[in-house]
Amino acid sequence: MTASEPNRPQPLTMRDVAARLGVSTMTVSRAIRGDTGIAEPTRQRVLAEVEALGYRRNDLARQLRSGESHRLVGLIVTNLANPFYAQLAVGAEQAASVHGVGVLVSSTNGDPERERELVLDMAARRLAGLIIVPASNDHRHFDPQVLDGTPVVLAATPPQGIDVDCVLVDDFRGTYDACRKLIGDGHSRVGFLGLPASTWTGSERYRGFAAAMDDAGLEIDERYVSRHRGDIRLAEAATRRLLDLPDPPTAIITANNRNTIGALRTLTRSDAHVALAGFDDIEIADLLQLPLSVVAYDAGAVGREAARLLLDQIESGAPVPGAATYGRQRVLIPTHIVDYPQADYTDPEPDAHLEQDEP
Amino acid sequence: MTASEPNRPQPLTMRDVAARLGVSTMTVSRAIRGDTGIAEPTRQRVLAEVEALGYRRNDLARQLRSGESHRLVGLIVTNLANPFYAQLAVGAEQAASVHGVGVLVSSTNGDPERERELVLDMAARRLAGLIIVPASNDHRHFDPQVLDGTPVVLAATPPQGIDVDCVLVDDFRGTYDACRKLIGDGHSRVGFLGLPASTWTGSERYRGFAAAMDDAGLEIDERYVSRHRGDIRLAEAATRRLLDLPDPPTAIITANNRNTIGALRTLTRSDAHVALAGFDDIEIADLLQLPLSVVAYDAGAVGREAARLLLDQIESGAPVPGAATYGRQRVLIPTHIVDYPQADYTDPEPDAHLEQDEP
DNA sequence: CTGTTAGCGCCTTCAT
DNA sequence: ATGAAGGCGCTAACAG
Repeated sequence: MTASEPNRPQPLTMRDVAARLGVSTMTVSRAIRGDTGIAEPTRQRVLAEVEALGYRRNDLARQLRSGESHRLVGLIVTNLANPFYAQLAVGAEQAASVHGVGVLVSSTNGDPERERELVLDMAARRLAGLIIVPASNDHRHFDPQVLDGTPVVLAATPPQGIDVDCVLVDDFRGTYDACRKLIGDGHSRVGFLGLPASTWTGSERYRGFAAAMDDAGLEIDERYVSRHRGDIRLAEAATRRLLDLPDPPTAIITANNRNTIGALRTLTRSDAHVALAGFDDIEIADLLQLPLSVVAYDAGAVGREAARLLLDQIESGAPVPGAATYGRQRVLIPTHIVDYPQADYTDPEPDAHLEQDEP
Repeated sequence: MTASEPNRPQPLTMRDVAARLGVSTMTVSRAIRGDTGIAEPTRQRVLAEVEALGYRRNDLARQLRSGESHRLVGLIVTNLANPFYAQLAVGAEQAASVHGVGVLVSSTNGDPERERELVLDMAARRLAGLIIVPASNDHRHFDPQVLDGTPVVLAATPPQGIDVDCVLVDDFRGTYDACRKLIGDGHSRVGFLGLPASTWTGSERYRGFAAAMDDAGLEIDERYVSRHRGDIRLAEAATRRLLDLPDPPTAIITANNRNTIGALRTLTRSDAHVALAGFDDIEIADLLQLPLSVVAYDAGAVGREAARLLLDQIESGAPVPGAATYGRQRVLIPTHIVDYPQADYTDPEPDAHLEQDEP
């Protein structure tokens, strides 16, 4: 017995409550669970005492005994600070909270090794399931069979080599429509700031771009195409290189919001007149100096649908692939083009802004 | 009796592992925990078998027996889709993950009732601690004494009526400096789009504004001051009303990023020449049509520091107020003004960004 | 070094 | 309608 231990307030147990009422712990348990087979007056007495004492049932013990898993799912994304993932997380959290399920969020910073650790750790914690936006195209470590049967749903990328549900954005259609729009506006020299071809979004979004060019009978100039991980700095530099070509493109399509911002940085600083269309909406796109078209979609819905698929599995007893295979689900979130024409501002003399410091 | 049911992959237990090696569960337990007092060859044998079987320890049972809390902390914010909270969450998550602690994130949408439910639920789940950005100024339901001793750290708002640590942003200094800057630029008719006076940030940010005006010998025109919850639409309308005054302000200060965006929407659509300074940085402020000054600070640091304070308490045995009162900690995150002079990018001059941490 | 005993807090089962 | 016994999976505390 260490005497100098600061009094860590002993969580009350059912025994404490039961003792104070002179009943058994079972009576308390039944009252709290709302179980049948307990007299109403008794239940009231118990609940009153629980309230008075501020007692709360220990979920750990309950779940251990009743064999339930945690009412907790994991969400693994590359970077929660990216608005897309933040919205996805909000959607997942809302859908889960309706079922009393919490969401444990972790960012991998795109590191597959960290992703692997996180997945294993979450499985060891006996989470009820995982929603994963994969950082790489190696999905073997997501296989529920190696995760004690922990159900898994992928988002933004379809499973490769494993058999799980997923929620996808209509990547192909998004860039296809964006490119069609630019072509419709008269552009034929269209650049593309893409993502690594090894990723699903990288290849699909490129495919949409290429298909639209092809359907319009236009050639893709390979000098206009660059691929790199979504990173503002890299996109700035890539855009710079496009502008420095002897015959630069007259329009650019970007494959995600990081690339869009990078392109905007370079374009805003140059006086080139290049049309821009980008995947992912941007909250204040209507306030930019340059007109912008975006491939918009409901990012929250990606999270909501993923949570829904996961909870369906969890509540139906998480049938593991190989046992009862229903065929996996695949939900597609549609995209649509939004134009921010930069038309609201009707100031005839842009220089006027510079005078604002002197009233 | 090796009942390997093909239907439901029942999670393996230590007994299964122990049985296959002909040892006791204690030996397995010691091997897994890295406990001393076990022969190295034995440990290797055990670990090899664990690996071969894909066994994972049940954390629920371990925590129940060892009395440890979850390696899990809760983070309660009003809206994770707000970039400020997203960055805060990333900071908290990074700091926690270093200690092997996960973060359970929940949004309240500013609803105090939901906040209350969430807090009680998280305490019942026996989380190791809570980081809370309060939705209201009623903090009674955060008192660790009514949460079974669950440690609590507040962020962005100091505790009221309870005795817990907190991490604050230098709200007063931020708006003070912003206002000084506008005054230094020659403005004397300064408007203020504030937050409800009942909130800490609402009153402090107003106080900074008022102090700067006062120090400069300027009067505050009450017609120029509005207060409402941070909401883009409300801020748009409030800005409209300011512009419609017979003698509108020549500069406006906004109290958070929602208000800043609302003001920008209205200002961008008007041809009024009103200077704008706003609390919270905005990622693409350099790409806007209008010049903007912001009160910037390291939002990630708010989360990191909050996690640090919380983990300190958790690992030191969470002394609860009333027992051993050390005096609570209060960490202040500094602010600094960043000017986005509206893209005249012929002369990039990045000295304002010196304090920003960027990979 | 390894095994035995006991019990964390709760809930399932069966008795009364 | 209530209570007594037992165990979920794991690990302190003590054997040997």
